[in-house]
Amino acid sequence: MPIAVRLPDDSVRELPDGATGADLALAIGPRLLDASLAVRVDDHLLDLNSSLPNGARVALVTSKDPDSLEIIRHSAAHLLAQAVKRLFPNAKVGIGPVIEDGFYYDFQIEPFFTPEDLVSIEAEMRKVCEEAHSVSREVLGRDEALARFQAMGELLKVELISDIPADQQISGYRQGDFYDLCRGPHIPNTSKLKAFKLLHVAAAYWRGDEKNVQLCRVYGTAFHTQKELEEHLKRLEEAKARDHRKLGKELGLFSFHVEAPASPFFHPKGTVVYNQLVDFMREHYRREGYDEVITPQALDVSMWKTSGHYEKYQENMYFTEVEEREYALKPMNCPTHCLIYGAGKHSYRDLPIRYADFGRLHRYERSGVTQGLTRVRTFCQDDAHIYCAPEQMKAEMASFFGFIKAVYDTFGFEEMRVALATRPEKRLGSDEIWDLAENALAQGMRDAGIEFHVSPGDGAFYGPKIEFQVLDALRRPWQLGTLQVDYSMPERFGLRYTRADNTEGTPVMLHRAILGSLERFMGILIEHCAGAFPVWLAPVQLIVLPITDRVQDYAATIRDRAHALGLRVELDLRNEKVNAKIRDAQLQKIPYMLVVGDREAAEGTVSVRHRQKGDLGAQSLDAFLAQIQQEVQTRAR
RNA sequence: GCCGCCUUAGCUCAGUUGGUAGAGCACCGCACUUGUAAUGCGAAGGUCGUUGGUUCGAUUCCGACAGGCGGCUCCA
Repeated sequence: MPIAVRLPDDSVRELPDGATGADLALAIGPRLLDASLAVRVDDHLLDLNSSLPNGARVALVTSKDPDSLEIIRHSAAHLLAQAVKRLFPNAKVGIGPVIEDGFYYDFQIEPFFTPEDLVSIEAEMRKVCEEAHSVSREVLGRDEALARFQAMGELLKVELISDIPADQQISGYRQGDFYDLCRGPHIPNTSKLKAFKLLHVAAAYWRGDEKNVQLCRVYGTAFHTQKELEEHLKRLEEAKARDHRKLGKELGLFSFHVEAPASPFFHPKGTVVYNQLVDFMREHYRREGYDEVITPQALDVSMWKTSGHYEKYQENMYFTEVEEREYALKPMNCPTHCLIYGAGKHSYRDLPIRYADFGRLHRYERSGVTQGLTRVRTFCQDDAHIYCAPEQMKAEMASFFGFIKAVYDTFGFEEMRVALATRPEKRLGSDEIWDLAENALAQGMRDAGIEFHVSPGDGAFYGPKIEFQVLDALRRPWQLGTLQVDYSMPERFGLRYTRADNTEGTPVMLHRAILGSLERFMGILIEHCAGAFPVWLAPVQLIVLPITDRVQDYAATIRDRAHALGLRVELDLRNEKVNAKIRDAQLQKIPYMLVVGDREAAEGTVSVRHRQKGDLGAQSLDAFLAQIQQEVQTRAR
């Protein structure tokens, strides 16, 4: 009985019973067979050698298919494991999944692999490819699978098998001397892998639990062609060149010191950027109806007990004792805002009340987790708390969505990903309250037409969060903003407002930030723009480069006029050639260089050079100043 | 916190059978007066992260600690 399958172009093809994807490919043409990596049957990806069910919709998966990259990466992970087992027979295999941009495989081995080991493992991988092993799948019974991996001594795999749900099929893959537990699908032959590279080795806890043993994780990546692989490696280099820690040093923005680990010291230039960001947010706050407040740094632990931080957040807090009284440095501003709210009596007419705070926060982060500006122990959020009546929440959320979009647009973060982070294990408040809060956020997003995914268990201890993620210039995702609903803290602080009918109500509290932390945002922004800040943020916006001593006075006049307009301007009077001055200004990523010599001094002009556009020719000083001022005022990108 | 790696001049880095160190750039001085990404010459600059140990002798070998990097876990 022949079978019939439907191809993507809607044509129907008859094949003998039991025909596989490979048979189909061959029937269409030998070149297609050669190009095929797997087969898609009714939305499921299967091995090329799987037999096709009658009546199915079938598509051959070649390198053009977006899912094919995942298949070759997964197969590359198996290839890695095979090479490791050959060179290090004692190594036990863990898991080897595909991740963004590549794959990894975990091995239980002592000592861990060295970078030199990686070189020999990669060489062995190439050998396995050349040996052109066919890759075959077999379905295993549960007991059979357990016995087989037990016999192989692969106890981690045994543990995994035990946890596979009873209704799920268990399968194994063989390629030459290597056998692995795997769902698949895989490429049909190891010779199909052409472009891969092992990148680095690191430790990882077995099954992600820090109570478990640490395995040696080998990271690698694979592509269809060597060219794509090389492009990817180039992107990694590019990312390295943009590293904010490197640029921060080169551009004189900030430094770190052993005296205060994981705590940035902002130098004058970094402070300019930092303060510009604060000013920018303040400007928005005035328009959006926020009031700024200033609150203390060290507060009695009794307040942290009221807020719940003492109970749920203690391990991240700094404590100090003075006159037998215990204080904690604030890790968050919210409780202090509750004290301000509670200092007066509020009518429904006063709500919403929006308190913004650029207060310094301290959070004790475990020593291995800090990183540059993106994870520090002291930082400042563009933090605000909105106290409103329950019926005002929807409007507050809607206006916040508009606010956050406007801010991200300014920086060129045009793509936003949104997640709803739901109740964590460590939390305050009843399940009813959490239901209410989670539903409020979800509904608010639906009303605003915002698409989101759910991130279970990632909420704050006092309430669920909406997390706003942006993609930077290299399309790397970063979490920046957040919006959180909190029914607990107003209750714990006994906050009230008087309703129109003269009854007392408890306000809802919204915690929200847009940039996240200024430190972290600055790090991300540096990498986003590769250190070339937009003019409004640039620590030095223009530099005057006199060619000879004869025009020093003219150059100084230009500097003074720019200065009088509030521009951040420098004058390079060093005894250097103009080429050297330009080079240094370029390296400092100063947006505008004004080259002036005898000609410009005589005509009252400036020769403008832009850091990206190059030499723009001579123009009148007035025209140039008007243009740069315009750029600053509009916060042009 | 855990695993691995790293720490030499302001910066970027050299430095092997263990004998107290070198380059480029920057800084300082002198000359040059310069037209869109590095002018030349000279001088100066280091208890080799800290601290124990081994050794006649440690930047080098071993340990502890600190800081950093790559990850894991956690997270703004």
